[in-house]
Amino acid sequence: MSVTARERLDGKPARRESLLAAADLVVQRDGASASMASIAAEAGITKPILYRHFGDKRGLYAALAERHTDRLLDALVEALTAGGPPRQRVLRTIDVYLATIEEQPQVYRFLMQSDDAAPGPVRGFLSRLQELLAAGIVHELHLDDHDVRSKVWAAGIVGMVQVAGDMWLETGLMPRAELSDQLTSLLWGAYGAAAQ
Amino acid sequence: MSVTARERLDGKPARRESLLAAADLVVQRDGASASMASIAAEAGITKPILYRHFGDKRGLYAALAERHTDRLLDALVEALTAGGPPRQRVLRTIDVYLATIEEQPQVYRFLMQSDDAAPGPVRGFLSRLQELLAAGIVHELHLDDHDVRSKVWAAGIVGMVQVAGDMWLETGLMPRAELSDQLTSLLWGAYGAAAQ
DNA sequence: ACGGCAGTGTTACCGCCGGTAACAGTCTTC
DNA sequence: GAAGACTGTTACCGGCGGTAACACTGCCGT
Repeated sequence: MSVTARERLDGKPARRESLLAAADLVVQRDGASASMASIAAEAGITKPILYRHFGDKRGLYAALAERHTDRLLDALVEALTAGGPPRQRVLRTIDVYLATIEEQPQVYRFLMQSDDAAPGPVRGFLSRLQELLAAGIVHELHLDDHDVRSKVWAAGIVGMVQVAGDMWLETGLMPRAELSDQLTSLLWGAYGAAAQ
Repeated sequence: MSVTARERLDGKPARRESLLAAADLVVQRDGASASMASIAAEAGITKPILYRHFGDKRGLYAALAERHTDRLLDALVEALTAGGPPRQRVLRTIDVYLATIEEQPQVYRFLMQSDDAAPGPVRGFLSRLQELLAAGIVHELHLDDHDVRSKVWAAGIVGMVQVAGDMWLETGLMPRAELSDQLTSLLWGAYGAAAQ
């Protein structure tokens, strides 16, 4: 059992990384509908090798998504847990998110699209973000672990920022800083206050 | 020019309706990955007829989505514009949305998935909902037509309810009425208040 | 009565995709 | 030097979206 199924499936890490790099390139060029053959060609190999490394297309896309997801989640956690009053921390975190999707919109769209492409251990970006945020809220507000509010709030906040970010990417209505501010205000009840 | 391209593309309305009904059936059975051939088989015809009526797969899916979207948007507008204080109207609207996705989760998933499948005149469900809500906000709060807040708020609110609804559908954490209430509270600043 | 002709339907095909079987070279190991 | 693991290839499969080309049917003007 020294050679696990996982090791056999993954192959040497360096190789795997180079394949993922090629896949990344093609996905950013052709969008999320990039074909396995084109990815293999970009990597200078042929399809069966790709399949030996990642099992199937979902496996490859999941591995690809995991890299970016990890990076983005790390950045968000850092922004959220750094110092300052709550509202400032939330504002900063939203801004980090928006800055990321602004810099790499293709990557971001790919993450969203392949969100439900991984039914197994590696779940989608949104789900992971929700869980992380829910745990953070429980910790920060000293809620009970089973308080449903943490999950509702996490989902609501994630959705709010995500869809607003989508709209912003497409329309470019305003500077990023302003959107961050608006969203933070909205979360702090700006709509309710305006509507009474 | 008496026979427009649109009329030729659509064919007789009754026929079109029966095809859409068959497509609806198959999509609800096989999910959004239903093939054109299986839809044609369900309708008792063959593929080329389907293509003559809807152009391509995106056209068919867009037509299918439009029906459900229209119905749901009507229900939401009605809930939002009926009487009562603002917070009660928002609560009621969120509840109508959640009730709909609870009753027909497959339809709802289909709408979300095929949201960006229609680049032309018929846009996605989320976009239409955002626009509708933005217009409603402008009207209700007497904002300027170009006040960006209406769009940010609309996108944020739509995203908040959508993603939270997603999470709720998958986990079934709580009764619908409670989720509606929690989301309304969140929109009225519950998180900000709890975090100070 | 009959030749066009529009509409409705079919069969049979194309190219592309995800995925795989089967085979070929190479490098280590006993 | 043979056995076997590893790395790579070619050539295929079934299914998909989409289309060309052909058949049938009923109507219409002459």
